[in-house]
Amino acid sequence: MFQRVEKQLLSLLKESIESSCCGIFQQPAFYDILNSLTLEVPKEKEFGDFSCNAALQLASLLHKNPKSVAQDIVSVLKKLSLQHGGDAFVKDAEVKGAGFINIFLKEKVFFDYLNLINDSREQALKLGLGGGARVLLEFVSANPTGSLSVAHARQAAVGDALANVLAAAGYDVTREYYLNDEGNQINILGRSILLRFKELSGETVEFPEDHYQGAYITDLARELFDDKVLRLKIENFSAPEKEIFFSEHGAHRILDIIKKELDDFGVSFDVWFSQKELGKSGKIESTLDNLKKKGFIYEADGAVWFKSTEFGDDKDRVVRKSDGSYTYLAPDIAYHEDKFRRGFKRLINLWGPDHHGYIPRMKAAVRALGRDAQDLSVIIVQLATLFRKGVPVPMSTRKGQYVTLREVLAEVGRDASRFFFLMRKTDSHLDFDLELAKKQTSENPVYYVQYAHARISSILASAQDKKFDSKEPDLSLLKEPEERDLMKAIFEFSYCLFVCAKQLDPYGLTMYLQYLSGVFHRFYDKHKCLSPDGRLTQARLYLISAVKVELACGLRILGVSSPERM
RNA sequence: GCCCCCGUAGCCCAAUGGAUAGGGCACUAGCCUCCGGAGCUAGUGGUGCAGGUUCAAUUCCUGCCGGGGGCACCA
Repeated sequence: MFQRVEKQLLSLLKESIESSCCGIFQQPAFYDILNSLTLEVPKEKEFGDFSCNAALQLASLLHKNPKSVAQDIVSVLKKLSLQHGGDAFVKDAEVKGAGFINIFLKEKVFFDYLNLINDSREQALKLGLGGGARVLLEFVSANPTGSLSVAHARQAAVGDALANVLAAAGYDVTREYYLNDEGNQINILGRSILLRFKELSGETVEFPEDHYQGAYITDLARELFDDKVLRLKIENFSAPEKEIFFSEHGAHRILDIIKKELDDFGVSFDVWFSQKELGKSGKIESTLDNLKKKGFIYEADGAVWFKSTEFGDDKDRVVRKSDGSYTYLAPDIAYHEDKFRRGFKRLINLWGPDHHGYIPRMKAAVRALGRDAQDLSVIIVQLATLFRKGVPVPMSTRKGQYVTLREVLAEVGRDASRFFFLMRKTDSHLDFDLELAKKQTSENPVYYVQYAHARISSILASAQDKKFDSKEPDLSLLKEPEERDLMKAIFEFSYCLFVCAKQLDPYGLTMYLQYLSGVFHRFYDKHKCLSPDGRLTQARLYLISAVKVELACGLRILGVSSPERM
């Protein structure tokens, strides 16, 4: 709906510009401006529902001042929209400021939108942006060597919300977790558990510093130790068999823990992609062979290198170490080739900030595979710093002590934590105030938004008690400024969703929902929904139920509940 | 040393290159015979520094200053 209105307005504007700017059709710059024509939604409502800065750009080409250019365009635009009659959206257009063209929409546009939402609910809010294109969103992908940290928590919150945003924008999204279930870290995990197991058996062991120190390692060892049948079986294993057993068992058990943590957080995945399986499939070798044939692989200093400098990386990267084992890069290239082979045209990866240096070589790999660098988008999810009463919570990873997703969840709950992790741009640092997140007051944004939803639910419920007539509402009764503000805020939902999908960042929704809630609360304060005037009541209930649909939809996308009562 | 993020009011943050730089907290003064006061209204107060691009810079480019994070034949 929003898109349709915007599109029609743009073509109307183009037509107006073309017929009012004769004399410069030959200039390529003219077409550059015409083709990059955009509408913006002004911050100030006195500047209209949409505004356009074309006159400012065209002025120097025309050698005229921007205001008169804008005036010419506006007069044509008014004439054209008169010809279109009832089909036109434009109520009025005027020139303001340096030469902005401000367009005011007919109320009918808003009424149509209200009808649409009340008829088809969340369906009305979907966009056709993606056209059903298949997108693979890979996120979290933490090694199964311990509980998820706060950093993973933010990645999970962002990834899940982004997947929802893209789905609502019309993409076919697959959520995937890349599981590093073999390699050095897993071996260390296995040895860590084995050593604790030996300790329980009464052996004195030296526990290396680079091994996993957390108490959960001892817990896992104790689980095995306490199972007498299993203990006996383990004790009969050879040394290599023990190593393999403890690694596999540890990774398995910790993956269960991670899955449970994600489930409690409300985040689910469609695919758990195993690195071990990838290794077994022979795809790493075939991918490297493939790149070798293309001339992007060479040997030097006993190692095998990927010529990533060919694609703009700082230096070439090792894919196979001199000891014969692969670096992380080798399976990763194969993994991304596999993603493409599975039919995904667009790959999106959410990585932690420690991986940002890794982007150029991964992009290089994508290009070496014969794809476009744009086919892979990497989003760096910056760290969240937890604060308690204004003091940062220490997040040392030494001795395996770090703040976990589970702890945050236990302290502030799912709704507040999901919302808070999304309140800043994904690639910006985030200060997460635990005390604020726990507060059940208007200071806490998530309560502010949920309260609006609960309040509307309450009004609608008491309206049902009073049995208002259910005739088609007469929306033309909605004439108060607060009502128009609210209709416009409702109208902007799709615009917000569009921007989030385009920027691959769901954080804008947290902003928008606070804005929509604010406009609603102001309307509520000024006007009674349930008035003696039954027709007016009907129209206002219609209005706020549209707000309710959008709040619920927006919160659902963010992974936050929308309670009927609080 | 190199790379990423950030410098906006006492504090936390907004602002697809646009108009008078918005909101929240705190502070001050108001609003409950009334649909949920977990709400609303009003007031005080601001772009780190120096250049550049532009009709227009908080936004883009260069340099500097300050804060946070990261650099591997680890994953």
